[in-house]
Amino acid sequence: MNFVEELRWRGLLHDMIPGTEELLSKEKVAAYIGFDPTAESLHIGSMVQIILLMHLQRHGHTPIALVGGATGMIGDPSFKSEERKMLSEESLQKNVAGIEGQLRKFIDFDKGAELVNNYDWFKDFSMLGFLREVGKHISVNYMMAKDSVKKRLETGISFTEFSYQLIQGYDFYWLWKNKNAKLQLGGSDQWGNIVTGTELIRRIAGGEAFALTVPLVTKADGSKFGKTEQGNVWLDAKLTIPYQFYQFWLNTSDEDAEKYIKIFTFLDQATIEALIEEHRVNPAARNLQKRLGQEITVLVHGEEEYQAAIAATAILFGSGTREQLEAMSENTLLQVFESVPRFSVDLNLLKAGVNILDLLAVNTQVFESKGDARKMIQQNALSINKEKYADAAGMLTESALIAQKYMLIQKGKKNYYLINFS
RNA sequence: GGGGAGAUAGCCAAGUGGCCAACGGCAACAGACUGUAAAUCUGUCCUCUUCGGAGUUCGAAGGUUCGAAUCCUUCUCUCCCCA
Repeated sequence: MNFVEELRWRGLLHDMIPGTEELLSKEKVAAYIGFDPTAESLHIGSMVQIILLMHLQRHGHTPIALVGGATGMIGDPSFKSEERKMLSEESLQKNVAGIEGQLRKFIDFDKGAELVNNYDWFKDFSMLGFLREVGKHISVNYMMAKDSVKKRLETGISFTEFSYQLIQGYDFYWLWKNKNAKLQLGGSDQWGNIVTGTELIRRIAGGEAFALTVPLVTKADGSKFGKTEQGNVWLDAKLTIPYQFYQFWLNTSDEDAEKYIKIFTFLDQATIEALIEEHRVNPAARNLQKRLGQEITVLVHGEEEYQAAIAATAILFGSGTREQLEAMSENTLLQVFESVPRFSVDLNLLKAGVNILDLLAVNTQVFESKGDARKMIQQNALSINKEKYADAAGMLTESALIAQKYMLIQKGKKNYYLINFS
């Protein structure tokens, strides 16, 4: 099975320039994807792009990962309804460094693969030079006709953002010329920018280049993929702890799980089909979600963190009781809850007896305010140490402690917090 | 340049002097049911609260009034028609 066939059955193929498949089947190709340094870490939306490069490498082609140190200074207007805020150069540098570090975890840059930053070839490119060498080849009419900027032509777009596709187009030209990159990959929203690049390559050098895009990952219920109540799901363990990361995948709907297991894992077709079949017979077991969570958590955070995440899951969502919590050693307890958000509170506060509302809304931020806490408690949404707690006027003392120093707070069914008294 | 319509909470949207912290819908959060799912039902949903209330809202600033989302003045912005 070749690269394109692989993408096709996995549902990772959206569009290609004619000839792309032939090119990939007859030679080993260097192909690139750009990553925007909009944050210090990539999130699971970018995971699709990373996996694409990994597939590419597995099929013997050469991946080039580009971090947009230059393009990040401009801001991609594609399908955005508003002008973007410019990032400071300082945070941009931090973001570039963060993203480069993450990419190294997934792609083996020793085997001919490259990690580049377009700032390197733009930093000494003069404005006049750019206008004469690049701008002259592409007409404004051509640039305005793109779907990706159409909306913005009505509501307003700065010259800076409008020039974005030209900058990205030049990246492609530069990599084509200097790194022999004949193909650019990207999300379907990048089609317009990529094609500006192939056009530029043809007009400047009479060369031929290709494009391949992957579909946007969607959810069956129409809401945005990759978001939870807590916000984005990041690849950085400090921003989204592995337990929450695993939980995100475990919570995917049946319909989405069938789609995601093909996109986000490297399991072969027979294995995946068997898993889907099994899941359809017994959806309640959620083996599909569990396997999906396992594969991608191991890929992103490693086996150890995955084990910790399922251990925590088993305790938190299994038939855990206060007795079981009490029976755990402090070490086990800490390991299990390593990945649960935690707060530290002075033990003396508890010794003196503390009001439940104060503890959860003032001394810690489990709830936003005392009013919020009271309402939640009245709605029966609070558990302490796996036991429902319904008294909004209640006082807590040392008797509520586990292992003499911990208290496990549960807001609703899924939100856990550990308070550490010392 | 002339004429008209409009701006209400995260979004859509009702409200034209007191009964308005503002109908309804969506989204969100919680409860029940379940599989940590979907669908359904129930509750919450400006902020704080000792749950009695208190404070700040209806594009902005002034004004009228005992009382203004609602009336008047000026300003800002959006849309439509004509030129």
